[in-house]
This record gives sequence, structure tokens and C-alpha cells, in this order.
Amino acid sequence: MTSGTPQLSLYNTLTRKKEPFVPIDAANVRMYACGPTVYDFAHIGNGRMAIVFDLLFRLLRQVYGPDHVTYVRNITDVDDKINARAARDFPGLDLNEAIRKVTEKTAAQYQSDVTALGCLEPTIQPRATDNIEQMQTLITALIKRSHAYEANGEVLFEVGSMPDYGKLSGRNPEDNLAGARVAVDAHKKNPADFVLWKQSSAEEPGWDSPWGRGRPGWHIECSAMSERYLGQLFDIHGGGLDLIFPHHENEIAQSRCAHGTHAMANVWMHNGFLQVEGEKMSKSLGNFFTIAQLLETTDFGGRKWPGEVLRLAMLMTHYRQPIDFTVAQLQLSEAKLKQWYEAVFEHSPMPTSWWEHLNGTGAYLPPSQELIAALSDDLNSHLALSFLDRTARPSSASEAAQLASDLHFLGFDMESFWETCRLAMGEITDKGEIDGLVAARGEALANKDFATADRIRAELAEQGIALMDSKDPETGERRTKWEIKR
RNA sequence: GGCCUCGUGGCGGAGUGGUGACGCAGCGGAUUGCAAAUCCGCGUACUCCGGUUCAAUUCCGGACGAGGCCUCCA
Repeated sequence: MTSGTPQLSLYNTLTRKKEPFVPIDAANVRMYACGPTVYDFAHIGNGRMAIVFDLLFRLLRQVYGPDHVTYVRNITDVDDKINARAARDFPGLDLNEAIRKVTEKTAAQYQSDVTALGCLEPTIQPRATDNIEQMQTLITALIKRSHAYEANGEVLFEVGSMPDYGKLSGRNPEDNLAGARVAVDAHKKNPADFVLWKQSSAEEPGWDSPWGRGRPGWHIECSAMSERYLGQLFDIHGGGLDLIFPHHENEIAQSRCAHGTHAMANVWMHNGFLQVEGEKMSKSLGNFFTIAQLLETTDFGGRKWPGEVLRLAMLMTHYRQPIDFTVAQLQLSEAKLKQWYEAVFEHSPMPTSWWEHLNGTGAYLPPSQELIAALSDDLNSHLALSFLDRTARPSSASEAAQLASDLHFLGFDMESFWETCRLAMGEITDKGEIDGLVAARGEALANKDFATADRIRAELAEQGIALMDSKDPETGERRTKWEIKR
């Protein structure tokens, strides 16, 4: 970290305060985010989480260097919901084979979804099923240290064995009992005790273990995978707000009790939820949208939405605030994005032009200090974007190049934008052809042949090209620029 | 019932103990063959009630309101 870099501070759910971020090892900053359970398409709320932690990943890479950050996002591919889905979708198949089909297909879909949202690939994406042995090792340690017990064929974590259980969520087991619909199982010592390992029937997926053939509970996998790839104590652990309890609480209990450590991760970060048009997103309200649906169908607002537009809409609100996801918000995002891109395009900062840059080798500049400063304040993405608004009227090619680089840093790429535009442009794909028509119109105008001039303008408009005239401030000559409209 | 967030102009949303961030929309003007774009100007917002203070939207307390978690839902 150079001396000019602003201090990074992050809100820590554990302390309910914004704190300066101090990495355990600046040469290897380690973060973990709970990834998808791969049984169905990811919805736009899952997308928000991916974007938030992608932004953090990008910021950390900028501050500490791209080779000094490890980002682990797991794939949960063992889960009873997956089993149910596999049995439903592939009734003829052997269950394990059906499960593999479901998880592979869903994991691939997730990857393509979040890539469309501009998310970098995490450093490591471990699968739960590749880490069963590590989970068993953890469970064995918990039993040995008297934090877990076997009952009724299950292995359970004993909440009462950990004095500060509930610290993250600010609750203690007694509080929960009053209104909670916690099933009181006779075999549990405490109703809040949770499953580490459960038995599988012959048809269910299972692994041999000291406690019989079975499968892991939901929480243990993140404890196992984070330890394997990040160690017993790492820097940042993130996820959605709803994971605070019970998932993260239980992860902390498992990891700390198994290792005898005082902490699992130093900073716990949670992103807020999103609503859709003012209502909670739910299947029953009919306002439940998957990422793929927004990208590929016209279900939301009667049209498809580019991934970058969805990304910008998410970043317009601070990650801890609730977002009201609306068509109006997406339209505003698209307009902004278009304005920024066009500002860059106008100055064509590359030696040739962005068109050539599409195939080529442009190098981006480091992001603006103001941008990094805004994000360093607990990922204040809206403030960062308002900085872009202020630089969105570049007066020189170098300013335009800086704007392009800032956009690139935030995960918005000129390349994909122009690809999308090319598709929208229809017949005309050659910039020279457009320039020729613009010149022909200029000639017609010089001869006061407005009919011809307007015909050319109308033809271009049909191809999705809008022309705009302006006066050169120096010479008073007509200048015509064009842009792609959608 | 317990716990956690949050309440800023038509909208999205920063921020601050004392001159109304920024963007979108809107209004007025300049420019213009027309159109669009562009440029200039315009808003007097901080849920309510107390308290602290010379001064509160900002700090403290309370009320009201919204949302969330306590159900393997991000």
C-alpha cells in the first residue's frame, strides 16, 4: 500500500461499527463469501451479493495488488433441496447422477450469470462435495473438544458449550425461544443445537463417516472450505444479511470451537436485501426474477437488460441499504452508462479509435484517486459514481481515457458495450460507412438541400444511428456527431 | 415477544454541528433550416416531539413509520 492510498474502512457486523481495515498479512489478503446453493437459477438478489463482493475484491486488488488478494466463493452442491430437485427433474436416473446433472448445470449457469454482471472470477471456487473429508475432520475435532455430541444418528453442535455463542447476531439462545418456531427435538440437549452430520438413507447421497453413512449439515461446509483455503483466521467474511443468523453464527461457533481460536474472520460484512417495485421479492407475488430472466427475457419491464445496466443499478445504492429494484432505476442506469461511454467514445483516446481497440491492446490507466477514496469509505459506491458524473464531460482525450479506465475498474467495459451496440445497429457495422453518409448529408446541407439531408438522417435513424449537429465555437462551422441509440 | 437496520426535495440517493453534494426528471433562456444534442440559469429538502448547543437535518432521548432476522431465503 502506498502512502497516498486512503485508509480503507469497512463496517463490521461483529462490532456494529465502521473500522479501519488492517489485513492480517498485506501480502495475502483473504476474503470468503458464501456462494450459491446450486439447485436453481440465481435470482437478482444473489446477483447483488456477487456484485458487492466483486467490488470489494476489485478494491482490495487495487490497494494491495492483484496477486495479494485471495477471494474464495464456495459452491454448495450438497443440500436437501438439490436432492429434491434432482429427484423431480430426473426421475428415471440414479439419484447421485441426477444430482450431478443438477449441480453442474446450475453452477455453470451461475458462473455465466455473474460474469454477465461484470464480476471477476474469484480466486478459488471450491465445491462442498470436494471437501467432505475436511468437514469430517472438523466434526471429529469438535467432538473431541466436547463441543459436539452424537444423538439419534446425528452429530449436533452443542450451543451451550460456547459461552459467547450469538455474538455476531447479538442474540443468545434463550432470547430466541420466546417467539421462535424452533422445533423442540427430544434428542437435542438444547433446541438451538444444530446439525453437523446427518444420516442418509440408502437412496440419499451419502459419505461413509465415523458416525455412519451420511451427509454434512449446511453450516459445516463453509467452516471447512474457508479453513482449507484461507486458514483458521482470515480477514473478511461476507454474505447476505439473512446469513448472519443462523449460518454465520454457526460457522463461527464451529470454526472457533474446533480450533480453539478467538475469531474466525476479523471483519464480517453483510449486504442488504432488495425489493422489487416496492415489494418483497417472492415467488407468490410474481415479482421474483432470476438474473438469466432479466438478461434474456422481456419479463421485467417488457425488455431485456444488459448485465452492466443491472450492475450499475446495484452500485447506485450503498451495499448495506435496501434497494428498491425498479424499471425506472434500470432506465436511469442505462442512460448514465450510455452517457459515460459516449463521452469516452467522442474523444477516442486510443491512438486509432475504440473500434480498433475492440480487437486490440489498449492499456488502462490506474483508477482515479477520488474513486478509490470513495470506495475506501466502506464501499461508498454511490459517491464513487457521483464522481464519475462530475468527470463525465471530458474535455481532452486523456480525461476520456481516465474515465474509460475508471469505468473498467468498476467492472464496466467498453468492449462489451460496443458488442451490444453492434448487435443493435443492424445492417451498418462499418464506421466508415456512417462517416460517409454524414459527409454526404453535410454536402447536401451546404447546398441547402434539406430534403436530402433529412432523408439521410432518417435512414441512419432507422439503423439506430442518431445524428446531432452543433456549431464549432471557434469557426462557427457545422459539426455533426453521431451516436448509437437503442 | 427478542434482536438488527433505516427514515433527506417529483425520483435515485451522498454528506455535514453553522453558505441546499451529485445525477435524473421539471422550468426559463441561449443556440438551431428542422430535430436532437450542447451550454447557462432556476429548487430553498432533511418524519415528529423533547434535550444538549450561540447554532441540529447532523449529537442524545422518545414517538411514529418502513424493512429485515429469529424457518437451510442473498
